[in-house]
Amino acid sequence: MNVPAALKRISETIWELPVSHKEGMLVPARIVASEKLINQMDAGVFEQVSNVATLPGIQRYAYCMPDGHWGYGFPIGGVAAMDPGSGVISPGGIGFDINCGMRLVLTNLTAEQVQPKLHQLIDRLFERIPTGVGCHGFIKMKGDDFRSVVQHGSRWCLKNGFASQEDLDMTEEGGCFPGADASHISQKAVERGYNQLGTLGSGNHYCEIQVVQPHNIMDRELADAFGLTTVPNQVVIMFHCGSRGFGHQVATDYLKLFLSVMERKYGIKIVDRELACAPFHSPEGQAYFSAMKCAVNMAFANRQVILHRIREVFSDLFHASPDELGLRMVYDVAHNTAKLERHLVNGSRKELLVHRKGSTRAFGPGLPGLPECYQKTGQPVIIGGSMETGSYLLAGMSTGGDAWFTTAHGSGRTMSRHEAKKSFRGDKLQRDMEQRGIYVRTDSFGGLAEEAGAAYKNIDDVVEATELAGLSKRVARLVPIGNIKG
DNA sequence: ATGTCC
Repeated sequence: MNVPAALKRISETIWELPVSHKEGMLVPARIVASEKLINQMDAGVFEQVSNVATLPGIQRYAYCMPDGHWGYGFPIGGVAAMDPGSGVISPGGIGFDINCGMRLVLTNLTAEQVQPKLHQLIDRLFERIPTGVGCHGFIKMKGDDFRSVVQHGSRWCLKNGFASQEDLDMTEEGGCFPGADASHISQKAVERGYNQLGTLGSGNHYCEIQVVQPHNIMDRELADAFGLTTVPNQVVIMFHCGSRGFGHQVATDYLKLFLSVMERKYGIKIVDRELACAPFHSPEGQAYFSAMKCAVNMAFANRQVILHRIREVFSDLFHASPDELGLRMVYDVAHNTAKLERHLVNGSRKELLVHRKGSTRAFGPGLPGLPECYQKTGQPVIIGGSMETGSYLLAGMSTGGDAWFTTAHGSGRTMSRHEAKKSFRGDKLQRDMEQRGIYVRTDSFGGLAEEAGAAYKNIDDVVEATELAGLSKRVARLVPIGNIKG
């Protein structure tokens, strides 16, 4: 297999590359995976997670989650916490799609009630939620309005009739990272972003109608607490999208800036230029941190406006108000961010800059920052599988501290987009899926082929590995019946 | 992921 000889098995699901594995490693690199998943792991993951372990200020371990695969600089699935005093911030540790994330919404409808209207429902969602590369939203705004959006995130939505206070409460950080200053974003970023609010985008972004089947509930108590057991075969809505062209431009702008100052001004040498970074406390590092927060807030607002449209569609089709239909949020999680959080390091509580790139915060019970209703359960963690094979709702565990209370974010690709496109045909996939009870609408058949279930790891294996590693507990498996994708 | 190359 591709597994390096230096890889040591620490436990059933923890593997480690020691600091002796590569020159310059400051901490060991750890990979969360079962034996099956470690053997399937993209060889680039071992290389990249070891590279991350060389970054200034990194604490304890460089991590990669079981859904990991090769990415820009850091692996997708990467986790790295830096000492904010001596460490760096790296856009490659956050990703181009800043605050790409997942939102899960309840209904009180049963699959039996939705099934007769499923085609209509998916068609209307496809009509009302713009999808595809370069798609534009329906909210007309000027650059200054957009600057307010990126500074206030979901709070802008609350003020403008697209959100309820409960929606904000059920969003990580209340739907707004404080300290987002629009003076740190370029005009070009504003121009790319201002007409993209309320849009799904392309790639692996989608909105899915799913069913909670009784035999797929793994933890009844947590499923009750998360609202998944209101009716049998309850229908829920899961969607996945981020900060669109805006976040991409923010990442591009600052990667370029960091490459120009990193070595010349700060004397930082890195093993891969894709790990471009700046000292966290430098003017450049702080400017990027603030601009990144703008993109985080844009993505929260984007998902909030999409939720508003989803409520309109359901309300029209089922002739009842969103409240009557029980269209309430379970939670909204970010999986491409860097955040200042307090964690235990060698017995004392310390503030750290936690990079999560294709990995999800998974706070265990009682951790500060969770809404009151999830204090006892731990944080709901939304894991999007492939559109064919299903998704999961998990809960953060109290044993997740070693990985800074972080878990996986999805299935993880086993096949590159290019490879998948060569192996599958989108139109045939659409027909096959419909025969299996999943009605899918798409902007692009090529894009659909890239998202074929066979191009991804087995989601059951991924979530089982996170549970065995003590990071996140399975609550329920969610089965798709309809999907719109970009 | 992305006005899939300024």
